[in-house]
Order: sequence, then C-alpha cells, then structure tokens
Amino acid sequence: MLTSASPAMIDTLIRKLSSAGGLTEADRETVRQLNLRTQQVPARQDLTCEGDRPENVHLVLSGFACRYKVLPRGRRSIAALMVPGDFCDLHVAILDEMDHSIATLTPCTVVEIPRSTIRDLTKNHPHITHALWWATLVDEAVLREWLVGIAGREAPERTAHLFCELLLRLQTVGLAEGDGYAMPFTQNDLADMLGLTPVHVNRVLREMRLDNLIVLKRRYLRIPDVARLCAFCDFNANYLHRTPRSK
Amino acid sequence: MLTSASPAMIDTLIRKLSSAGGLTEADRETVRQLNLRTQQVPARQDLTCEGDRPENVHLVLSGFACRYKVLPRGRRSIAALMVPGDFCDLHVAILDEMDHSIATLTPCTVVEIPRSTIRDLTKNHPHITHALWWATLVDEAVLREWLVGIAGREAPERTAHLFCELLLRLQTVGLAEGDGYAMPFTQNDLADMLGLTPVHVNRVLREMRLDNLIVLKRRYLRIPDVARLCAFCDFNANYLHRTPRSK
DNA sequence: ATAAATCCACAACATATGTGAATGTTCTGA
DNA sequence: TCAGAACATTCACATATGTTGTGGATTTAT
Repeated sequence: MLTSASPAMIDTLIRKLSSAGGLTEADRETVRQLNLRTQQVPARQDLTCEGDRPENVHLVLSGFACRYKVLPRGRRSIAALMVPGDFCDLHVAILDEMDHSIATLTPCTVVEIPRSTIRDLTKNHPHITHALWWATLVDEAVLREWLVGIAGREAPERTAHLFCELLLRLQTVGLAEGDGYAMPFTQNDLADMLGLTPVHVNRVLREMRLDNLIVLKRRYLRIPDVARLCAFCDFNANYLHRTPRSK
Repeated sequence: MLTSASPAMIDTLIRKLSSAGGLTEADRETVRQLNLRTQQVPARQDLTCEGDRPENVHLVLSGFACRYKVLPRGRRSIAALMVPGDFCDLHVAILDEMDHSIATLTPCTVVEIPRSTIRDLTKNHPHITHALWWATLVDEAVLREWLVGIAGREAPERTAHLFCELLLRLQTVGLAEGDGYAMPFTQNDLADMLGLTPVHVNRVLREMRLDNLIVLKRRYLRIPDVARLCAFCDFNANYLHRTPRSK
C-alpha cells in the first residue's frame, strides 16, 4: 500500500536530520518539498536483500526493522535494529550493492526516498549531506557497541545492555513511558540480536526476572530500577551521541 | 616527529578517495593543495582516547592501528583494524566526542588532517565529501562483518575469516605478495580482535597449522591454498566493496 | 653478547553456552 | 469457538571456550 507522506512524517525526517545540528530553515524547506511516499509493510518481510541494488532508501516511521545476514548453517545474525525515525539503508545511496539484508520484525510504516533524491541532496545541500553522514556515523557507533558487547560481555550483561539502549532510543522518539516500553520481539529475535541461542535467552531472561532487574510480560518490558540495570551492565550512553537538542 | 607530507603520501590519500569513484581532476588538485603533516608513532600508543574531542583526523600510511574499547573487567575489545591507506577517525570531523579509542599496534606513520580542513572540504567539495562518506560506509560494512562473525562463527572459522579479509585488504595496498603477508600481531592482539582468549587463539592456530590451512611463522602468514581457506570460513568479499578500479 | 621482558606453547580443569527434545502457553484466523 | 501455529519454558546432556599456571622460545634493550 502506498500513500503520499503526511506532514507528520516529514516532521519525523526533519527531526532526525536536525539532531545532527546545522540545518538552516532553507534546508528544512528543501526537505518539505520532497515528494515522498509511505508504505505499509507486514511483519517479517524483507525490504531489501543482500545483493540487491535498490532504488530507494527507507526510513522507518513506525514498527521495528533489522539489518541481518544469514550465515552458512542458516543462522540469522541481526547486526542492527531500526526503530521509528531511523534510516534503514542510507548505504544504497553511496555503495553499489547491498552487503546485507533488511527486514521488518513487526508491521512497519516506512518512507521510501529515491536514490536520486539523496544524490541530488548530497550534490547541492552540504548541511543535509552533513546530517545524513552524521546519521550513518551514529549507526556505526551503535554497531560498534554491539560488537564490543558480543565480544566481551557475558549473556546477562549483554542482554541488559540492549534493554538499556532500547530504553534511551525509544525515549527520544516518545515510545517509552517512563521506565517501560513495548518490546514486540520474539525470544528468537532477541537471540539473533545477541548472538545467543533462544534457549539461552530464555534462561537469561528468567534470571533477570528473578533478580527483579526486569519485568517482562506480554511483550512489554518494564525496568523497575533503571539505574540498577545500567550499573549491572556498565551502561554508558555516550555512543548514542544524543545531543542536548535531541533530548 | 613531524614532517611535511611527501607527494607519495598525498597519493595514498588520493588513491583512497578515488576508490569511491567520482573524483574530478579539480578535486584531486584540491587534495594536493592541502598542507598535511606526517607523524611517526611508536607501537602500542594511543592516537586518541575515548572522550577526547581531537582536532585532527588521522590517516595511516604505514603500520597497523586499531579502534578499541575497554570493558569493565579490563578486557580490551578491538572493533576495527586500520591498515595503510585507512582513515582512523573520520568520526571526529562530524561527531563531537570520541566514543572509543584508537591506538597503534605497530610503529606507524600517520597523516594528520585538521578537523577544519575536513569541514571545509565537506562544505565546498561534494565529490570529496561523497568519497569520505563512502569510506565510512565501507568501514561500517567491515565492522558489520566482524559483528556477524563474532556472533555466529566458531573460533576457527572466525579466525580464518580475518586472515582472508586481511589478505584482500593488504593486496589492494600492495602489502601482500601472492598468498602471504606480514602479520605483526601478537596472539593477544588477535584475541582482542576475535573476541577470544589468547590461550584459545593459540589452540585455534595450532589446529589450523595442523590442517595446513595456514603457515604462520615469525609473524609472517602464508596461506598455502587460498581457495581452501576461503571455503573453510565461507568467505564472501562483497562487504569490502572493492571496485574494479581499486584493484 | 647477555639479561630482561614479551610472547608462545601446552596442560588440567572450570563453566558458560549450545543442542535436542518434550510440554505447556499464547496468538491467530476461519 | 476451535484448531493449528507460533512461541515460551524447562530438562538433561554435550562442547566450545575460559581460567590458571608453568616452562620454553623470541624479541628487545643494554
């Protein structure tokens, strides 16, 4: 299903770009003039596949999507999680070929931005280019933190770290109320993000529940003591590069 | 020690940027006009630390450097390896604060590019900006492959994969002769890159030697049968985004 | 050339996490 | 409302990898 983008959607995009700082009013107007289309995508569906040379960049407006690769033995490894407001694949505007796939985890609303539009923006609007580049660098910082976590944190700390990160990321887009948020992932999805087995994710969650670090019920996560969970996993939010501006 | 950059060094930079494609002769001339300084750095020394707001971007001309974070229990996790021709920290041109550290692994020669220079380039030279952005996206692709490897590959395959990646990356900068290259890393360094223990790296290397997958002696790695090693770890080079041009 | 410092090699043992399988629970759609 | 699917939970057991420690080999500095 395709519909034309509403002002609210454009705002999501502008807010995203503004968090890099440095956008002028003219830049904002340029973005508003873009003729963007919105699309509804069901859960567990690929947006682009490894090897593709897609014609559109996607921005998530609602729902969760992920970046993943499939390993030899059929194991799926999730390398990034996209929450509302995140770009899925700015890559394709610059690199030729996708080296990984992108799929929805839940039903999503996404904006499609033609590659040519990005190319045009980067040729003529340095501030917007700067903002887009900024977005990819923050994505990279998150990716790096995931790598460090998988390489060096034990399963419980790693899991806690993901929950802390999600809390902050969802807070900045207004999707967390206080100390809780909807986390509509399967334990299987979590396993693929954490580099663990579903069985072990289940074990870890049980332990965390027993320690009262989390309350997780019907896909809703509540963190009774945020400071305690952060301390538990040694969480440091610097890698999210949240500016004062963006909350 | 500081010296002014020689033409050969500028060439390294220009070659790097050109691999993204799209540079005009005017762009190249712009790069040649930059007044860059070169620096010798001993092994195992930090170039920038987490929390810094450095004034220079670094480019490695010779030697190996790495991007790392230190975890609670003092464990160092290496998130990226920089070989000659690689940028260390384009981040600092865009993001405010370093969320990780950068250190040399071996003695290095690095070029220092002032932040202001990058800012100027990105404001006035869209093709160069595009090339720089391209470089960060390739870095991100490599980082993603490392994440996927640590999350989903067993130690031997993971190690083999690193060796294959290094072979290609060093080939493109002329630092591999055929099927071998100098790999001046400690087993400790390897462990930090692979998310393993030094002891286990030692075990894995022994096995790989016994299987004749590698010949590793006095910090020099030879791969008797490259195709066999690639098959062993299911190596797919697409994530390196090497263009025909750049090789 | 020699000593000191790293680094490599190997062994015995500990444990976090993976595997396979059975059962119960919660969604989902007709 | 029901049946079927998808998901969560738990168990027993297997194994890859971590931990601690010791001795020998290289490298580095004097």
